[in-house]
Formats: sequence, structure tokens, C-alpha cells
Amino acid sequence: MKNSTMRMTEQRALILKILRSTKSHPTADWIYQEARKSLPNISLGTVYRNLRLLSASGEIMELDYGSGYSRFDSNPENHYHFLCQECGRMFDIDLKLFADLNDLVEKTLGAQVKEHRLEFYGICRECQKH
Amino acid sequence: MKNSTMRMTEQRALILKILRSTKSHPTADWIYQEARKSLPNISLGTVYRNLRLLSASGEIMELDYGSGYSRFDSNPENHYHFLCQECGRMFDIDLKLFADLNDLVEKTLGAQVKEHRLEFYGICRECQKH
DNA sequence: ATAGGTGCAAATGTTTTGCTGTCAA
DNA sequence: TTGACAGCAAAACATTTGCACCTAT
Repeated sequence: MKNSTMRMTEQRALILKILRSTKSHPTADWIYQEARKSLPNISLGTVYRNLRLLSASGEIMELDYGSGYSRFDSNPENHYHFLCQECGRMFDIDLKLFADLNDLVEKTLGAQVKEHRLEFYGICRECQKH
Repeated sequence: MKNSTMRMTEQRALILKILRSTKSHPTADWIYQEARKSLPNISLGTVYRNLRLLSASGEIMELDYGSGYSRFDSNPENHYHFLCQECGRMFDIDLKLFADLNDLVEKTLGAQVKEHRLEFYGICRECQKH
């Protein structure tokens, strides 16, 4: 664990163990339900707090669909975006679509792939000046 | 507009106009604040309802970060995912990272790109059987 | 001993929804 | 005329936070 001030509690160890024992990319609530089987008094807040800390320390990865809010684009055609982590602004990226990627994944997974979404994160040109 | 039963109300037209006049990929609340300048009595619920309908009809695109919940992955290394729109399950994709994409976007935008996220959507193998 | 963690419940912030009245087609 | 839509407020939802107590180091 990267942060040396982070204590290994029973709850934290359990959450890590649960997450590492599944390939299902679970939600916080699913992890909470699982955790209660071993520690019936564990609270949902503790699960969230630990998931956040473990993400921040690089121990696990969070794929967030829940924090934040939706953004809307008047261009309904698929295109790629860059999101500035400093100012929060979103920019269009002038890059041609990787149309063949869908076919590739379709073959690899045997799934029917309808679309994909590609997003870049970092610091935009203006925010780098500060 | 694809759905012929969709009525063009003053509110809907305004929301579309606002969204088309900006490149800022605004949030629902930002659109609401703008809309109130022309229609002070418009409600936030109306803005959300229209944005949802316009997305569904393919008129605009929603980039959602607000609906749903986060999912967690015990593998903190960047890798790509497939999300089944039928059963909601998420699968890892065995595809090598496009590391050079970050450089490309960095040059195009003049931004500092730290990472990217690539996700595929469709119907997984199992759900196709039904 | 003490800084960090826990459980609990209340708060937060975005988005959805029930209801009643209104208006575009 | 009428079914889709508006405004309003309450509900829903995942997630965060304040607080008093607890525990790993």
C-alpha cells in the first residue's frame, strides 16, 4: 500500500479480498452486501470510504459512472473527448473514428458491439500556464 | 426529429438552440440557467425530460457521468472494458494499450494527457442467445 | 497515546417522477 | 379535441460527511 499512514483494518482487508476474488467489476453496494456476510455490522459508508482510499492509493481502480453529472453534446455522431482535470472543461478531439475496433472486440469476445467511447484525461493547454 | 409524436414546444426548441450554440458540452444545470434567461419559468425537470428525449431520438448525445453507479476493479492498471447493455455485466478486454494515442492527442490539443479510457458497449455473447 | 478508522444517520447533489393543468398539432 | 408536455415539489438514487466512539500502530 503506497500511503504509509494507511492502516490495515479488518474492514479494509475484507473489501480488498472481496474485490480481488471476483472478475465482475462490482458496485459499492454489491461489495457491501458481500462484506456483511463476514462482518454484519460493517457500514456502507465504510465501504465507500475504503474504496475511495484504495483508489487514491492506486491499489484498485474506480470506473466512475456515478460521481459527477451528465454532459450534453449537440453533435450526436460518435467522436472523442478530452476532459481537463483542472478546470473541468471538455474538448472535442479531431481524430477519425477507430471503426475497426468494434469488429476486433466483436471477434475477441463473441459479443455484438454497437459502439465505443474513448476519452482522454489530463491538463488542458490553458491550465498548464498556471 | 426521429419520433413523429414529439411536439416542438418553446422549451424544447430553446434547449436545442442553447445546446447548439455552445461547444462547451454543458451540464443539465448550466442549460437550465441559460434557458431561464429567456423563459424564467422553465423548470429543471423540463430540461432533464427534454434532454433525455432528445438523446433518445438521436438529436443530441449524452455523455453520462451521473446516471448509474461506480464499478470497481482490483486491477489498477489501465485496460479496456466491454459493458453489456442487456445484463449490465462488465468484461475485461484482452487488447494491448494504445499508448501512442496519448501522445497524438497531446500534440493535437497542446494538452498534457495523463490517461485515456476506452469502453465498448453492446450485447454480450450470452445475452444474444435470448 | 493518538491519528486514523468505524458505525450510524443525516446531508448532499443530480436526476426522476407524480400530479395537475396547459398547449401544439 | 386530445395526448404529449409544462411547472412544481417531492422522491429516488448513489455517494459523502459529521459525530462520537474505537483500534491499529
